[in-house]
Amino acid sequence: MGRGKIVIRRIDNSTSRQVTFSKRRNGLLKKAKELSILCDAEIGVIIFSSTGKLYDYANTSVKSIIDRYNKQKEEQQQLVNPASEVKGNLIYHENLELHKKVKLVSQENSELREVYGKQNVDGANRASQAPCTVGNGYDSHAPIHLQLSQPYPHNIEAPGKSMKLGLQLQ
Amino acid sequence: MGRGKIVIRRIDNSTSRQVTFSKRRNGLLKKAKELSILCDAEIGVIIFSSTGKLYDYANTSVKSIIDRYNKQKEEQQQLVNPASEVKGNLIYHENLELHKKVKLVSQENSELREVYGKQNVDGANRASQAPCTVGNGYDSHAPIHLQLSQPYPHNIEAPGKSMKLGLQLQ
DNA sequence: AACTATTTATAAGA
DNA sequence: TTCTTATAAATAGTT
Repeated sequence: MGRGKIVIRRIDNSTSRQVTFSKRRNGLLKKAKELSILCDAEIGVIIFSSTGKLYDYANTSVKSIIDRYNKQKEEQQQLVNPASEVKGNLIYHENLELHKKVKLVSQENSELREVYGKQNVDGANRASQAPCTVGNGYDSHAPIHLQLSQPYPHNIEAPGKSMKLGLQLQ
Repeated sequence: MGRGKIVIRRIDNSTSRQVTFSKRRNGLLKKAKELSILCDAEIGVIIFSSTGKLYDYANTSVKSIIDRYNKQKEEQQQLVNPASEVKGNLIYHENLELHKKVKLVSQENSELREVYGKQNVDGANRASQAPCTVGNGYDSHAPIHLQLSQPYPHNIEAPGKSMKLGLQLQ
């Protein structure tokens, strides 16, 4: 839509790519807004420019639509993988509730290694550097391990998955 | 862009709202695709129709763009809240690493209450219904508590925040 | 689902 | 960058 027709391929010229990005980004966000109003839809748009800058739009909030998206996907996943052997069982239902919270989780140890260099953060090599304590017994060189108050029923679901659990600082 | 000009407000007629939704949704997704190709951008679009149906587009993947969005937001958050009193301290840096993982977490107990009704999931009222065990000692009526192998240095950061920690099923 | 009269978006130029 | 405008593209109302 312009003085000439264009083909949809990456614009080589950096300047005109930037100009086109600015124009079309505005156009896309306007269209998203119109659609959400006209048709009473919840819409989110996330854009990262080629330089890494973030632009977004959501008629509600990006957080809200991401949460709704994840919820929807989890429900779809349940339909695809219904674990039919134990379907209808209370334990199965509870497992679904628990597995709604399953997410990839972070790696304290590897991040600690980045902060402290190559030292062994499993605690074996802590003498090589004075441990940092902050008066309540916390040792910044030792990883924090978690202990469950009871075993998790892993024999029902596939092992190797991680789960996200609440943990309040006190 | 059509036989007549329209004003951008919710379309009352359900049928024509649905028709417009279908047309404009296709238009929006096409525009998103074109923009991502022309300008080498990473783009994600999430749409929920008024009936709750999900439509999405991403040139990479929706998961990937959500992860990138969250990462970007976390970095912005750190810039806004630099905890300047202890800046430069090793422990401060470690806290940043840990707090990158801080997220709102889920409430096992309230969800368990939904599954099992109003019974006390703290374990006090477990006799009112036979607990479900699955052969390894897991009691589905009792919440799972977590115990840290060492105290968390909460005196540095604000209490009341929750943190997400890795937990592998074994 | 198609069809088109119009409106809207935008490519190129200033 | 912002504005202009010729033209391409999207789409509102119709069939």
